[in-house]
Amino acid sequence: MDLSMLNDKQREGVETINGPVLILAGAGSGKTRVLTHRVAYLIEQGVMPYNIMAITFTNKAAREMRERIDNIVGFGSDGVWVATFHASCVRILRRFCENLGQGYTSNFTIYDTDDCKTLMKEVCKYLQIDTKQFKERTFLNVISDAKNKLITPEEFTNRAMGDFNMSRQATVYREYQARLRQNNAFDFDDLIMKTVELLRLDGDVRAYYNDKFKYIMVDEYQDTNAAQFELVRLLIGGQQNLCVVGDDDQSIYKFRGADIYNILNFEQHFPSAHVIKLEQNYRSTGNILNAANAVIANNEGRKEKALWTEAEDGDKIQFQQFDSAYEEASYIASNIGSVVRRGEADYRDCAVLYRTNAQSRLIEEKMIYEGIPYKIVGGVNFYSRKEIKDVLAYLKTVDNGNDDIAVQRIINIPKRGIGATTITKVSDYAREHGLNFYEALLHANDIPSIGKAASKIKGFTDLIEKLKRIAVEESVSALVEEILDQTDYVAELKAEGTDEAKARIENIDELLTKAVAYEKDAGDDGEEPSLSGFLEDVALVADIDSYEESDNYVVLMTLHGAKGLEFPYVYMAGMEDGLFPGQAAIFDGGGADSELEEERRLAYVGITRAKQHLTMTSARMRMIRGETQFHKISRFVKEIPDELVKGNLWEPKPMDDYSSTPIGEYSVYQRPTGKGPTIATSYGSRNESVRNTYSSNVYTVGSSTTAVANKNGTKIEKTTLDYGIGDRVSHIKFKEGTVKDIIDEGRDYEVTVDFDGVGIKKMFASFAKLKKV
DNA sequence: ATGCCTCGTTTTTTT
DNA sequence: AACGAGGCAT
Repeated sequence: MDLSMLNDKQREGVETINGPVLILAGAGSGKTRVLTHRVAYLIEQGVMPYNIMAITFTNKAAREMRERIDNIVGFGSDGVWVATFHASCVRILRRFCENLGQGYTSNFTIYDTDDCKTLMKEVCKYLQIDTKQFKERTFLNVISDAKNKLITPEEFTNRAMGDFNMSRQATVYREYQARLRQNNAFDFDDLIMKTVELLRLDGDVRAYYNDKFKYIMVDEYQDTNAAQFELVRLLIGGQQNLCVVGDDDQSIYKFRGADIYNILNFEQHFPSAHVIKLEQNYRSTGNILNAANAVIANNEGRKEKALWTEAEDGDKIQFQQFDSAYEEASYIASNIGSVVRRGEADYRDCAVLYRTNAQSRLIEEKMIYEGIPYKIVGGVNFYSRKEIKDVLAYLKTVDNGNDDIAVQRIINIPKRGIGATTITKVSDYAREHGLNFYEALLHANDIPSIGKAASKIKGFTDLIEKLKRIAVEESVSALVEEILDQTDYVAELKAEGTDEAKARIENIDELLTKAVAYEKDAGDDGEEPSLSGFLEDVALVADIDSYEESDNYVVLMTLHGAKGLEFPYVYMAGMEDGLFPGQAAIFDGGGADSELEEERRLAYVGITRAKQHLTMTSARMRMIRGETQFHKISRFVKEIPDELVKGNLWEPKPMDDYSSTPIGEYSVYQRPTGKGPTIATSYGSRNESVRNTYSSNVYTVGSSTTAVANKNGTKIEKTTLDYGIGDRVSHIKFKEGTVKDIIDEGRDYEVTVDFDGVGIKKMFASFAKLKKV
């Protein structure tokens, strides 16, 4: 096999196939390349493809890895087990979960976060826990944490001895787990924990997989948690042909239980481990790489390494601070527009990265305004939308009648006149008679005092029974269509006629498309498509999985979402102390393994996504959760050496000098109470007058005004526009034109302008900055 | 049982 | 700002 395109270290990673190997792969150092070549090399060395396992973090990564292996090997890579942790566990559990001896059957359901919350609500109600005092979310976090550390309800109970609070949590954990089992359901964390339990419990199953997986590779190892570590340890068995690849500087999932010590202490776990460092970066220009190195150097808890590149310095990092998040978004959109217009790049070459999903809104608005094709990755997961969950709940009910959560979700969708009272009666009956909820529904006639609700329930169960018959004979997509038909779901939405209803119909169509695609894919893989299979696919998708780099659009996503990707042009928006790093991280302080260090790693991930051009932006003022906040430039920007940056970082920053009160070391500025001063100043090159009247919450730039509701919710008077219909105005981008119409939108004016040689444009006065000429 | 309205809350990030 | 939960009226 030709390994000449690899550097020495990469080749070492490929050729060191026996025993434990830790590859510390810096950003852009070609780790995927090493992994894929390693698989190909193993096959070439005579290892059977089905003896090889590669575990990735996302489905997208798995898909890519398989494709790339295919490209190198040509054929035969089908047998290689490439999957995410969760998908691997599902596969194992589908086959062997009955061996757990806990009543699970192979058609189990996977609960997403919403389902878990619903279940937890029931648990709290049953245990008479006041959810105002003790939040469901808190319990779920505690349980998730325990599961990630492989702490069972029993052990949790033991550890809680004497501690009142922990004892309560233990009770909740026990009840929650019991109900999951009754519902034949696993939550995300269970998938890992129960697989570990299975492998520990059943020596035959363990031996089977030990024999099967002679070589295991784990990608993104820095993001594994204790349970995942144990899973890998059990799977590899005594042979220890384990190769893990990761970068401690890119560990950004601590909040999800990732244990950075898995990678930091790998050599303790496997004393014979062979450690290989990949430090040559092939992705970014010198300036970008040096910026990344400078930022991450501020972290204490890390393995020292020095990324280097043979690439040219390239452009400096562009930094720009704006008065408001609106201007920031405008700049990014118009900058991308001009880069593409100049022919320097395609839309697909650009990515806008931000800390929080909420930031995508404004940027999206400006993308639309500039006519730039874009796609938002992340945010509300497709499969957690109401309409999708409704349809899926029908499917789950048909597939696994034990799933009480699913049954209860749809029992009154569409409205069948079955309310809370009836549901409670049925639940009680089910509990008393040791039935699950659906079985109790089938006995509705025997339930006392249920009255005329019984006939309504019969209507529902008849429908489900009918659907079950259809499920046996027909395909998944046909079943979905039947459900939609029988429930008038789409018909009702059509009748609504709102934009929202239209979007919901589109989502349902999308679900149908996915069902058809599933049937086709399963067929291609030589598997029998099944309802359980479809539901499993659906439960384990991440939003990033839908991202397709071949389509020509700008991507908008969180910094977390961007891990593992690269773009010629990267825009990091919202570089502000208080947003990135977030307030919690700032208050947490610093030091090894602090939240601040995790945020810094996130910054490192963001910077190292950029191949040629990196632009960072920040806003002095931004609305967060309905509140106006004033932020300083992010410390992460300031950690980049001056000589690597160009922009307005060191120009006067009048907004920072306002008579505002810093809270301790914290950088969000609190507005002074009472009458604040009105400050007029000019800055930068634009020489616009900026007035900021704190007392009235009105922020003014030039002639236009964005009125912000004050604390009492009353609207604030807008400044009047200095132009009217028929006036000639000028616009920064479209030059001169004539005002055709002005509509008072309440908060703002929508102005229609016929621009000379451009045509009619509608725009909001506060954004357009029209000047009378 | 259903629908409307007010109140309160908000993990930043997601397999 | 936006959404959900819970209360209250129909």
